[in-house]
Amino acid sequence: MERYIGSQSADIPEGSDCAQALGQILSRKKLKRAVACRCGEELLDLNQPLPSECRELEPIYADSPEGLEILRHSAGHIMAQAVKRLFPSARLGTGPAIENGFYYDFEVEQGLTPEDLERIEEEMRAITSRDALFQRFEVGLREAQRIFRERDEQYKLELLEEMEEDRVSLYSQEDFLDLCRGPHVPSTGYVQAFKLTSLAGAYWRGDENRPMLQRIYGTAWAEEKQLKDYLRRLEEAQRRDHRKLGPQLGLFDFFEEAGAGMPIFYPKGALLRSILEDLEFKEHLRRGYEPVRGPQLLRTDLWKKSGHYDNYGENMYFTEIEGQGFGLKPMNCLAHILIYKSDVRSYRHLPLRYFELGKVNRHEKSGVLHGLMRVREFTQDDAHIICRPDQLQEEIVAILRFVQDVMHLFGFDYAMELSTRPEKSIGSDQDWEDAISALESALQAHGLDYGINPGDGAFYGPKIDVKLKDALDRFWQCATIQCDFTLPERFDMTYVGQDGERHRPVMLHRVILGAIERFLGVLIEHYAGAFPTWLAPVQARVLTITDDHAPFAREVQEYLQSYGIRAESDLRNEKLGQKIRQAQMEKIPYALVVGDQEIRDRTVNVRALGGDKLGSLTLAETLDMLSSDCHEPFKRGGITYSCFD
RNA sequence: GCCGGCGUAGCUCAGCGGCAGAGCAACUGAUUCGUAAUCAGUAGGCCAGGGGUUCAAGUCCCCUCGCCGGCUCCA
Repeated sequence: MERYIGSQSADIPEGSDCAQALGQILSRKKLKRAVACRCGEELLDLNQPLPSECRELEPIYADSPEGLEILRHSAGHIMAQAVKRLFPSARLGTGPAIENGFYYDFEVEQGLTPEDLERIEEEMRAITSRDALFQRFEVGLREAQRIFRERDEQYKLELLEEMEEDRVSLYSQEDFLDLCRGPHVPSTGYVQAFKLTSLAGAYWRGDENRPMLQRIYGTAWAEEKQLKDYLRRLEEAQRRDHRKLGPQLGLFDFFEEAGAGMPIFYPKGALLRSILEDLEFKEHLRRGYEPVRGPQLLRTDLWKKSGHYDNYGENMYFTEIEGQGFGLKPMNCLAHILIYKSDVRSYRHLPLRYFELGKVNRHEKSGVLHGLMRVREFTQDDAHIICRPDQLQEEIVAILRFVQDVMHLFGFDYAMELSTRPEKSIGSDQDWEDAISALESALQAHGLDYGINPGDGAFYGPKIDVKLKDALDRFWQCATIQCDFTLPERFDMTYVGQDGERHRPVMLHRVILGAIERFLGVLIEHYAGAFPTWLAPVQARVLTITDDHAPFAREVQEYLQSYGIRAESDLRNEKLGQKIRQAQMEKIPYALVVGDQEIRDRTVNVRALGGDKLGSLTLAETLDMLSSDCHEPFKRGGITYSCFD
């Protein structure tokens, strides 16, 4: 029968399996790299008979995204087999492929220890070296239930109970059997480049009310080299870890005495934040925002009125002052609403854009704290835009543009997500619909791609989240734009329209960097601590060769400082090599070396971070170079900040 | 919050029932040196905190705090 493999036709007899079919066209070598094949939408095992209706098929290679997923899924099965061998009473949970690897969840009576991972990995190597076949069976649902009941696999039984198909597929290799949709690689020998990476607890089906199983994570790749590359990438990520670099570079640290999730900023870290905050302040003024300030503590009654008490109360800190309840703000909106309501507003006044670098406190569960990325006290570059419904879209578009300008400044790529109504929420269905469509049409007007995150909105309205991608392709949520029809309602916010009647405004909650703390953490990892010159807490350090050069070094330092450059001097009685090394380790953008020759010529010898030697420059030239370096990122447009203002 | 692991000098780590150690950093002195570590000396510890077992506890057990990897939740 004639069928197509890619663009080539071949006569493939009825009853051939996929491998035989592909073998008609592919070289031996290529066939060996295939792990499965695709027929239409369906992915099939290589040793599965080719369905007679299948006219076109194509091979799936191990190094393709789909091929890797299959390989990793198979690695998960091999791991499960190894665990069952070593711990026969272990029960199976689920074990899918994930980004870069796989995991499998188990219920193991005696518990697993990190040492067990080595034994399991060893057992896996034994399994892969036997190169046993992955075999597919289809059985009736009843039969499947009987099989897993016999094996006392209660979690598999639970999965089966929810299935609606009458037949399900099972896969086995050697004595191991699993409920599985497939496909799998032909045999266990296909899985060679793998490594078990970690051990963790995970709730059965992600539900914190269900039992906690033990999850083993692993990584698997088509080739050893890719595995090595991946492990190197992990090391690189570790090298950039802001929790390590922060204290090392004197930016911030956490103290057990001060409490979990409460960062303390050292002078250089506070300086770095101040630069970001200064940029934000100026940029917001330029875009028509007005600065405002609210208190940290507001009366509990107000939080009840806003709905925060009922919907967000478990994340809030409450206290009592002279018999009156107060809540520490987890968001900045309430004061902004009071400011709006302090006067009669007309349609001519809108939009009003209130901006505040607002410090908020949220009670995060202890287990989720993570360096600066997840803390209990943080500062938002927050704003509330109160506008007429007809202004909504334009305002959202302006915010998206603002986000875009800022992301370009730092060189971040980003992805957008639209989050819809969560279970715990306030407001009418109509309001939610209107809000969602406003956000959606703004995204579309801006020509942006976006994903949908169902049920992930704020309790008062839907939102657009901006997830930025750092230098290691990891995503972080920073900016968010939330559309809110319900708080204006609750607080009876109004404006007088052209018609003299009172109307209801819409409120947008939005942040650009999000939390300054988190953004700083992302920046540290993005730049690996080597900040661009405009952000670097110390931009240049003057290094002397002997004590005789100290007076000139001081002169250079003072000259640069007088023009706003953050310069310092290393006048210690140390060898130049030592001073260079230290300046490099502290990731100072420029080392300015002064010796006899430079004093004679009134120059400095410039060495950039990383080792590039820029030769001798006069003081004026040095200033020029530093200044243009500082301004470089702003040439991309959008943001007009100058660090020398 | 839950599961598992960890906490020894400022940092990186050794010690795993029997006298608390090393390297780097710090300090003092010598050295005055040209692009990633000059040499010598000195000091530094309630072994996270509390309780227990033991003749004896960084070491074994329990509780608390904090950190790490996940889960659940989020900027």
